Parts: sequence; structure tokens; C-alpha cells
Amino acid sequence: MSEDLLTIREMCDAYDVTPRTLRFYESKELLFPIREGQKRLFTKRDRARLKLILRGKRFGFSLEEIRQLLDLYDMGDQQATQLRRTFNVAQQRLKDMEEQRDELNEAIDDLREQLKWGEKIVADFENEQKAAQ
Amino acid sequence: MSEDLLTIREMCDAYDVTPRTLRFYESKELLFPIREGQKRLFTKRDRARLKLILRGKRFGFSLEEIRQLLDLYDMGDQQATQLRRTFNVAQQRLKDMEEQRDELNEAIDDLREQLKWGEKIVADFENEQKAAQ
DNA sequence: CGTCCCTCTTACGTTAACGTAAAGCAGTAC
DNA sequence: GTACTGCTTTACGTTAACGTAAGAGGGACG
Repeated sequence: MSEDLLTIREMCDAYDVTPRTLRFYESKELLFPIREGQKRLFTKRDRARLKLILRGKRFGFSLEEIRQLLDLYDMGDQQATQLRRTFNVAQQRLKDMEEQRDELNEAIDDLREQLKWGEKIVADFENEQKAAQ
Repeated sequence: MSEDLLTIREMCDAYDVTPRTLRFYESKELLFPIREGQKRLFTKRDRARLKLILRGKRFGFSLEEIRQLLDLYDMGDQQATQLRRTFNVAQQRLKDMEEQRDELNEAIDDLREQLKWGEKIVADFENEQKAAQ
């Protein structure tokens, strides 16, 4: 309880990010550390938000999308409507990700097919060279 | 045979790219259209290369990687070593793509899990919101 | 007192793959 | 002749998420 506030370095060590990243997130209004003189001190709230930010990034949300989602939480007056909107955004993201995965799978299959031929060509060629000796 | 050469617009229409893109590819030495006065005329070779470029992009190769592959291809089948190197690059790319797909699948599973608990996630959000304040 | 060490602000740099605007020539239609 | 189209070159702009360097303030240590 005594250490409720973290310095920028402690935050970096705790969440494996750089100082630049934290300052950048602050500039983008994703975090709101308090000040002690010039120095930033990150609160429990900042830590919770950073966790959500990093999770959001794993899901492929952009920082701007994440900010909007965090803002929605914070506003929280018409909870139901806004949570539904949050929900929809997340579902859309899921769809996008699945689409992306499907495209990737197609490309993988195609490339595999190419490599099947490629291997044959390379092998043929190497055999020819052997034979030519 | 009479229409062996395409203008830039014909190329654009045929392959669904912009003039800027074709000029850009030329500047990056991916294409080598001939000139009739000032105007570019794209040969059969350019069309073949463009097809490979677009396919390469689908596979997630960067333009620079594509250029190197095309160069190796052009150098001819002089040396099996080069074919082998081309082959290896492609195989590496396949590995990368499969890795990327796996990560994507993990994220998809995670996100799906979050969404699955419809009511629960709402509670989570509200809790995190509290914490975030 | 000097020298680290951490932090701060400011602000330009990075990367890929083009987009877009400005200004001009060439040929063709009217 | 002039308007219109299509092509050209040159060159700055765009986007995301920070990286990185410069210069300075302040506290702690020895």
C-alpha cells in the first residue's frame, strides 16, 4: 500500500516497455500519470489501463481504437449501450482477424504448392549437374 | 501479336494497379518498360514480372525481397546455388507465415474466449473500469 | 564539490508503399 | 486554335508507433 505509485522505470520494468512508450501513451491520452515536481508517477489506474492497452495490442487493436474503448469505459453513463458498442467493436475485430487468418492460410497453401514444384526443379537441376560430371 | 505492348493505363486496367504503382515499381527496378518517346510501353516480360510481384505481395514478401528473387530468377539457371538460395528464402517466408498464423490463431482464441463470456466480460470491464479510476 | 544517475522536454528520424499535387508536353477532337 | 485527354517528371505528404539525440534540472553519493 505504501508503494501505490510507480516511477517510470518501475513501470518499464514491470510491463516491459520503454520510457518513450509510456510518455507516448500519455501524449495520446491513454495514460494519466500524476506529477511529483517534474517526475511522473503512475497510479493503480494507469497500471490497469496499461494492461488493457497491451492486451488490446495483442488483439491487433490500434492505439486509437484502444483509446476510444478506454474512453467508453470511463464515460460509462449509459452503460448498456456503450458496452454493446464495445462488444460490437470487439466482434468486428474478431471477424477481421479471422478473415486475415483465412487469407494467410490461402497464401500459405499457395506458397506450399509453389515450393513443391520448386523443390522438384532444384532437385532436377542438381541431378543434371551431377550427371554432367 | 500486334498488341504485344501495353500502355500504362492498359496495364492498370489489366492488373488493377495505379500508374503511380507501376512507375514506383520501375523506379525500384522491378519493372523495365521500354519507351516510345516519353511514354512507357510494358512488354510481355513486364507483365510476367508484375504477376510475380503481385503474387509475392500476396505471400507477404516485401518489394525488396521480391526484387532479389526476380533478380536471381533472371540471372538464369547458371547455378544451382542460386536456385537453392531462392528456395531457402521462400521456405523461410513460409515458416514466418505459419508462425504469424499461429500467433493470430492464439489471439483469435483469446478474443473468442473473452467474447464467449458475454455477461462475464461486462463485469470484467466494469471491474477494470473501477480499478482504472 | 564533482560526478553519476534518473528524469524531463523538444523535436527530428524511421519504415513501406505508394498518394497526391503541380506543371508541362503530345496528340486528337471539334 | 483551343479544349480535352493522357502521359510525363519532380517532389513533398501520409500513417503508426515509437526511436533517438540534444540539452538541462535535480538529487544522492563519496
